[in-house]
Amino acid sequence: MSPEIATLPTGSSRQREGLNHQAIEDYLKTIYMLEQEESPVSTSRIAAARDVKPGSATSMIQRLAKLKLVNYEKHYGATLTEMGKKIALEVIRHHRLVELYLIEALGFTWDEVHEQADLLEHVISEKLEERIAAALNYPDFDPHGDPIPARDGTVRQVETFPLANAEAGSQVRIARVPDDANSELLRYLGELGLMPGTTVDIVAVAPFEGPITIKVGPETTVIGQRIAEAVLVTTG
Amino acid sequence: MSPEIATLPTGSSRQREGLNHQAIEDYLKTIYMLEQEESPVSTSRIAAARDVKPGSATSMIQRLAKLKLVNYEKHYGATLTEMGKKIALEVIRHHRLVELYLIEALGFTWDEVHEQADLLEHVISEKLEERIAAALNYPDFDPHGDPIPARDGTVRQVETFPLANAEAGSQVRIARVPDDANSELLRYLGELGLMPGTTVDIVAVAPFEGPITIKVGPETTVIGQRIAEAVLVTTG
DNA sequence: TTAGCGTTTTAGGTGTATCAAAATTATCAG
DNA sequence: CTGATAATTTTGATACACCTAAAACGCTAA
Repeated sequence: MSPEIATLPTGSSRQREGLNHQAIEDYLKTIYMLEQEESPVSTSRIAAARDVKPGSATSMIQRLAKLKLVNYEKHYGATLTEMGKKIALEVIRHHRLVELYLIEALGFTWDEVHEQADLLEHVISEKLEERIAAALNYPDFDPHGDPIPARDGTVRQVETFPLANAEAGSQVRIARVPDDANSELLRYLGELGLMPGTTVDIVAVAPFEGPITIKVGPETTVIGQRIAEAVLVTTG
Repeated sequence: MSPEIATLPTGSSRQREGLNHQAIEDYLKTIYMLEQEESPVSTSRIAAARDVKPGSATSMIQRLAKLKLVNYEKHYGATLTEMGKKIALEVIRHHRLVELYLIEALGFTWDEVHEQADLLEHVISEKLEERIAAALNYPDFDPHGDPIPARDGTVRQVETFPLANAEAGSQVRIARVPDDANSELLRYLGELGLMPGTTVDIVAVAPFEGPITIKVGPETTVIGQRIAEAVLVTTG
């Protein structure tokens, strides 16, 4: 009954008629994310990311394979097909546009938007997506610094590295912070002023993965390793 | 696994954790609407409204009864319990706020919003609801003239009657138009200027349920019975 | 070459739907 | 008022999507 999902040219009518493709979209999104780190993606990585048991992941992967949304080889792993990637990127686009919209238009803070966006991303029509994008003046990045995939599936990739790897004496610009982090962390980063676009001076880097001393504007702060790993920066 | 739905004081965490209570919410909303016309609500009316087979409606009603969301007597009908009504009104509140928001904030037209709102209504958190309501300055009515239930469950009822019943020579004000109508009808009404708040002079009423001649501003139009039945008005 | 571990399969549970048959209630003609 | 017939409602069997638990399988590395 659902094979049409794989044959839709635009993906535009996927959610019509109460069809519930949430699970499929969530898996595709997960696989896309995991492929960025390592491809192909194993059953257990998917299961861990989605917080389900491996058996559930296996059967969903098989379903996705039947729908031609992933390429799948037993005991090896899965990769998205073009169609699967297209849907994943559409969902991610929705997610990031919504996050930005909630902040810009509705006064949310950046630690509040992730969960709500996870729900909304599946029920945004093409038209609503367009209106939101227009209201935001067609943004390229979401509030966490994550690129918003374009309609045509292109994603602006920015060369980044963890703040933890920055060299003492250098200057870096915050590029991305984790968007699915617990709100605590994001609020903390916000207090420190560590949001995408901010320029930071690396004052000192303690050896053996010790804390890093940075200067943000006039303020000097020391941050721990875990945070320094999570925050991605670019040179300059 | 779901009985908590019946014990939540506010209903606020219903949609957390990917719990999908869409179907339940849709049935409750449907039953609420149908109860406005006639209570109790029969299986077949629910089935027809939700476009499912009577058997499906029966089993869902039984489930809702077990959850204490409806009172149910076999072969007789169903009515919402307090808890069921509360959830129904919350969903309706979401729906109508979203419809208005899509029009006011995102440039939708009133014939485009119903379907999108049907999807969004289930995934609006309390916080988002509040922000949307605030952005709209806590409105009382949606663009179709339907009252937006207050947080506490109160609904402003307006005394209305079908335009079809208006007397020739009288003056009426449009109160409500169908929000789930096909878009055609709404666009047509929009062209005629027949939107909530508009004052209309009843010029002539043809007998035997014939067409009605009305004056909207400077324009005189003749509308058919079907439309005149669907548009609700108030005196003056 | 086999032990261990990740993966797949199998069996079973819940939510939501269908269909067909059985049960119940409503209606109407005599 | 009664019984035949019609309409509605409920039940029971099935199906599919998603999940878990546990058993079976197969890859790989010591």
